[in-house]
Amino acid sequence: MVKESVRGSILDAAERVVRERGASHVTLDAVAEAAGLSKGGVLYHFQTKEAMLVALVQRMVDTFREVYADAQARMGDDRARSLEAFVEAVFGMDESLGHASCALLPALASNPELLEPLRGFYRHHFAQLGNTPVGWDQAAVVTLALDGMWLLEMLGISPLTDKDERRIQKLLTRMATAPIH
Amino acid sequence: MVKESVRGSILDAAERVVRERGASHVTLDAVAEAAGLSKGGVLYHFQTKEAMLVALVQRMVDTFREVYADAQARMGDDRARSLEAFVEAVFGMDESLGHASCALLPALASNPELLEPLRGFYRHHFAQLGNTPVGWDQAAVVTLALDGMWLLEMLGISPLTDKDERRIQKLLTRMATAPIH
DNA sequence: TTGACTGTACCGACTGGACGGTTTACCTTT
DNA sequence: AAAGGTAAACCGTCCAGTCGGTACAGTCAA
Repeated sequence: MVKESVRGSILDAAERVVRERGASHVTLDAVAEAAGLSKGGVLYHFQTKEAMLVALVQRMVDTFREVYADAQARMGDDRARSLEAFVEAVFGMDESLGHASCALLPALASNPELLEPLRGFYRHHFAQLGNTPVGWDQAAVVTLALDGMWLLEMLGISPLTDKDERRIQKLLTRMATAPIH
Repeated sequence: MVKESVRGSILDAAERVVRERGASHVTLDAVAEAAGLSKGGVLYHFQTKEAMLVALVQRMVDTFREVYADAQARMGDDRARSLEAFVEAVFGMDESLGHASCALLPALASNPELLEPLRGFYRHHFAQLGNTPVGWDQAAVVTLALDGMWLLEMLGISPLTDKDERRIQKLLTRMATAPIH
């Protein structure tokens, strides 16, 4: 049936384990059980545990890239509005990002090098911040605020309510659109 | 002689291990070796490994609280300038915070509940954001941007140079002082 | 002052369990 | 029957925590 989504469903299971039991419980056995497989089954699809974690991080980055690209398309692919699109993308992912991003935790715990795809993304993103109509500094602050929100949520230490987030989104969108002066 | 700084030096050693070898290498043996003790010696001062990690997180939070309090004092303990003090405190810790904050990583890896002291800090901080002269939204954005910067650095995925950070500090200080409009 | 006793600090061998990875055997489909 | 996929037993390693022991400083009664 859904044939080659076995890998995907294993990754889903891994995310579930992180969320429900913490990064340190992401063992092959636990993931296998959550995926309705045996450890052997999981290792058939990913040669090593590390390969699984790599795929998890990569999928997260890819997913966000897609959402971001969609948002940019909705803005008419106007380069000047790409920061605006970035804001919309982050808030758009919200839950799914919050869920997906826990992918980082086991990777971080076992080997920080696995975050390389993410590092690449940020390098690229920050390098383009000068092309916005709001100046590099302001664009950087907008980006960092989004990251802060996202990371606090990921670490489970965010005290923000949904209403708080909506207020913040409004201000960030404004800051992504025009210089504040 | 140096009395009760043995515990402190063990925590220092733990931080060194995180920075130099990664969160997953923070084992009792590794910490003991870095501290010039045996595992038994470490466990004499901290009954369990978890207790050690708790102390590590607690010390980080306490240290930041102090730096923050100092900055506030320099602003004449003016409540209206506490956000400004917050900005200064974060940039002031910079390296030492960057170092200290890696305390979070092993805690996060082994048991997210250990981040409770940090959660408490944020709850309190965000609850006071209304008292600034710049409005809750703007104060929240400033705080989140600082968090973003700090967390990206902690995770080792920050692409920011020192010069970048100084530019950002300037803007954040401005945003912490007066409404942007 | 000396010997018995106590508390503090630390060491290092050991244990028991968890976990990553291997191997092998067992199904299904085709 | 061959290939794709899954299960389960097993192995070796790593690691937190235990435990018996050592060294040494202080206390105090005889």
